[in-house]
Amino acid sequence: MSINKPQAEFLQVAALLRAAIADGEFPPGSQLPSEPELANRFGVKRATINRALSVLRSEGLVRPERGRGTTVNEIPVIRRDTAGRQRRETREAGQARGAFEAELREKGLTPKTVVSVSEVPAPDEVASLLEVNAGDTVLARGRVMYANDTPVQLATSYLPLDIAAGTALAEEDTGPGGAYSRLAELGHAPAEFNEVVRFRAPSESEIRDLAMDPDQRVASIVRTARTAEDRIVEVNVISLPAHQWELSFNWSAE
Amino acid sequence: MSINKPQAEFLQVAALLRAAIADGEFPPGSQLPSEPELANRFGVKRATINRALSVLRSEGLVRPERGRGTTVNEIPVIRRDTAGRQRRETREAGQARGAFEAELREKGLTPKTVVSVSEVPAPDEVASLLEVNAGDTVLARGRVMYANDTPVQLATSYLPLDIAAGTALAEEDTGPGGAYSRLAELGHAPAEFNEVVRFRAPSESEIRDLAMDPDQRVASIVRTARTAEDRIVEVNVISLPAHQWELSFNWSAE
DNA sequence: TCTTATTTGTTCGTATGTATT
DNA sequence: GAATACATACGAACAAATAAG
Repeated sequence: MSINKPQAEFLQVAALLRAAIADGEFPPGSQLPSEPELANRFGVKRATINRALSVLRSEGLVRPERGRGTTVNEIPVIRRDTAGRQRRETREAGQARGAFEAELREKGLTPKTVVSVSEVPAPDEVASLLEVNAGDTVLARGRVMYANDTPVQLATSYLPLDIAAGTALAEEDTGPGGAYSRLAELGHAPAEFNEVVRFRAPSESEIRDLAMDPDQRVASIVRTARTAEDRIVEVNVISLPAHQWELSFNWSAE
Repeated sequence: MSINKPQAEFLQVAALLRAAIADGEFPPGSQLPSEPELANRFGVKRATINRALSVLRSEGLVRPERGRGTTVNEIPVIRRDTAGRQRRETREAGQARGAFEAELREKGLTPKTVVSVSEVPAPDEVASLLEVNAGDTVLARGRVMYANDTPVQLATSYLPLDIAAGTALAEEDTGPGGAYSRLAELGHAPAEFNEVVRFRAPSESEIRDLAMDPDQRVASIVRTARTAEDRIVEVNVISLPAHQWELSFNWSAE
């Protein structure tokens, strides 16, 4: 386990620690030795250990906390099935928000969702997709989703007021089948969906609400639901800590 | 432009530089001032500038090079349309590998693809998907794709030898419509596709072949093509520098 | 070709701050 | 309050790659 020169020491230490965690020397939930101890073990300065740990932290592998020590993370990777979740039978089988909860229970995690509904000025990108003026008021259905009390997903669904105001869509509980079933009843059934996934640094609010580190990354998904008449009736902006999700897509050759 | 306490200095400097680049003070392709100059401008030590630049580098925004200085990157975000690219009309309209080249030309970039075909032992994950024994020989069709001579994508398509050996699939040029048209002619037409996307640190070979930095991230895509008889006849492993791509997916409510 | 200056990458040693125990 | 642990910053030094002469 000696330190060679060709690669930077902090990268070699990061690799050794990553291997030690994978080998089970430091199982999920356990504490790593303190930085001074690790510095002694690898024969480097504490600053180098600190930098190596920041590499593992950015990968979501460990969670260092001031005064407490460094813990090996436990949350496994959660799979998100993209195209399956909007099918009517899927929505109705699992009650509302069934897709997310099923994904978590599949991994042995306990899901929790907190919903908040409000009217807000439309963000620029949302306004142009919904074809309203920038800053016009729209309905925002925000959700924060947790796995074992760890926040793992933020989602905000934006709907135009001329469709949603005064309907069940403005209630916290949209009822059986969820928002898409209500849209259908109102004569705006979504027919086509699109999702665009981008990968970027977390915003201030994402760092706070998802308990993320600035050098971790979020997968940002913008989903649009379009009617047969080609009107976008919903824009859903979703943020996921990228290291704890995998995204699955299915389609047929037609 | 003053430095407050609540956030770390290197994060504040990173934010200021990010804003300066967005404002056009440092346009794409231009050089940033040297680290000592920036240290003077912001009133911090060079080590702090170096760390701030490493933040921007991990986001793919700048490219510091020893001895040369720090350049603002030019490659824009490339969109990848997931479900559209396997449709027969799409494949045949653009010749083989049309999807990738169309994506790049749309952004004003010049595409280039280098293909290599060989027989290799199947990696574990590939072997289990193709239902061959671990280490069994399979056909590997590797591709490295470039935009303006910058590598932007690695892809390796694995095919079982009992299907592909001695056919056009083992040639560098698979002919009109590409590999999926050949599979169809051989009686193994793909009917269903699945892609799983994960975000992770780059491997050593990805750092080398994609000219990536260790603290950047790759989007790793594993695509499987399945026949109507439910046999997986191709596994395609794709690596993208995550910061320069966006993934788009379309589907209908059916 | 060789030398020198410039520029970024990394490490060391030290010090201080902040949160937790 | 004291001890422990991680976060950050400073100042210095050297290495490695490049550019200029």
